[in-house]
Amino acid sequence: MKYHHGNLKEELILSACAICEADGHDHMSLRSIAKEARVSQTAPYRHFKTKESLLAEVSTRGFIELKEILSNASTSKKTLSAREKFLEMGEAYIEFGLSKRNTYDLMHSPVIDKNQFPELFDSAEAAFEELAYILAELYPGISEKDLGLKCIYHWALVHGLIGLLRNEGLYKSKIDTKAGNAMNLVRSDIKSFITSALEV
Amino acid sequence: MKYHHGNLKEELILSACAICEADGHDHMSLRSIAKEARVSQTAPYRHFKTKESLLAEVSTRGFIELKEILSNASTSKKTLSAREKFLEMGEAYIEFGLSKRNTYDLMHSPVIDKNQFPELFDSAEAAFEELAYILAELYPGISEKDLGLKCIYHWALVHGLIGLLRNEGLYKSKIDTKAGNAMNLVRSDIKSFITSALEV
DNA sequence: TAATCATGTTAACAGTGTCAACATATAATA
DNA sequence: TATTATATGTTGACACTGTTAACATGATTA
Repeated sequence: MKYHHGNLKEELILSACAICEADGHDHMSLRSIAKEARVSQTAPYRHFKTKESLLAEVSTRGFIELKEILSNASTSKKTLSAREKFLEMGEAYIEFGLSKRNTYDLMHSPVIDKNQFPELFDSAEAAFEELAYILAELYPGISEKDLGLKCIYHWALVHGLIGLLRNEGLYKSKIDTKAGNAMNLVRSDIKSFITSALEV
Repeated sequence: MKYHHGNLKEELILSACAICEADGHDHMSLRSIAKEARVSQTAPYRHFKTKESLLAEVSTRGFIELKEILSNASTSKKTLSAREKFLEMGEAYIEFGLSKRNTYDLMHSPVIDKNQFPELFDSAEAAFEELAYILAELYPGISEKDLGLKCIYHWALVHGLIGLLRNEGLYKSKIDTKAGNAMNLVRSDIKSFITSALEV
């Protein structure tokens, strides 16, 4: 058993990512991931100044993964029209938010002061720009101002929709029963839901 | 100094509401609010089974307040058209999400299992229904199914917009500079932003 | 070889949610 | 009214948390 681990930082991050996604970031303790790496309780402090900075790293990786997912969704199938690419991207975004639920939470959680972690800031921005690229393609010649407005509009819509779909149980009974289970309708055909936003 | 407090439960709740809004729900400790009420550390356990159940109460009150705000926005001025009432309501919702920031967070936080607290469930649903009422008035004769879809659409939009506006700093630089500070544009005229969603 | 520095450990502090056992005030009952 | 039950408090303790200080070890460099 050697004294130095060799790859501790990366192992801690991966462990943190796994626990955050499995149990939620508020159930992740530094001590537990230290134990998981068979290392003393304070060893993580040689690599992360605070718990928050480790969470920032986890969050950053989440945004990097999200950016890649969005990028792939709009570039993998080259025969698609701009409109179809946009829909693929929206669907991919929502799929990410629903499947990587707890990580998505962390990424939007106020526990991390994003201005304090430039990498996190940049990774989030990079993901946001993927949307801008496809919208610019979809609306050729659009002004910068209108592009910005459209970005916000569509981003808000999918981001908000994830929040609602995740809290499905919360809004299910009255409204949803009355409305013929509208939430399930949306979920089963996300593209047509997003499509309606294009008419704006 | 009497042994029994007399109004401890209510005082704990109010204290919890204040701390949750001031510092965020993850910085609220049972012990600190007990101390604030000049009562022993375990006294809250005579009124709340767990910390989570106290947070559920705080969240419930948030939804009740939100419902009242939405209700007032659409009924206080009787001369308004349905469309104008809808816009008032949207603006009021966003105002709530931005000013009661931390409480709004708690209300949408996954730390509370909403299915476990029926009051919370009901209060959230009641707020949601305010939106349904005004949309039903705005689109007379609309089918239940389409009403449900419209509810989800508009709710998702404002909910998502709050998330983006709150993380303003996060998306500001690149996109927002390029786009002539689109985020500020939206913020300064929320009604016209929401209005565009009515065209759908 | 000697010194420096990154990376690990141990011990300790103050804080947390929660439980069990005990104390007292109020309400219900005989 | 006297007594008992119940609601509501307290004390003490447990296991856990993030974090710091002081120390140990191994690798890198002068």
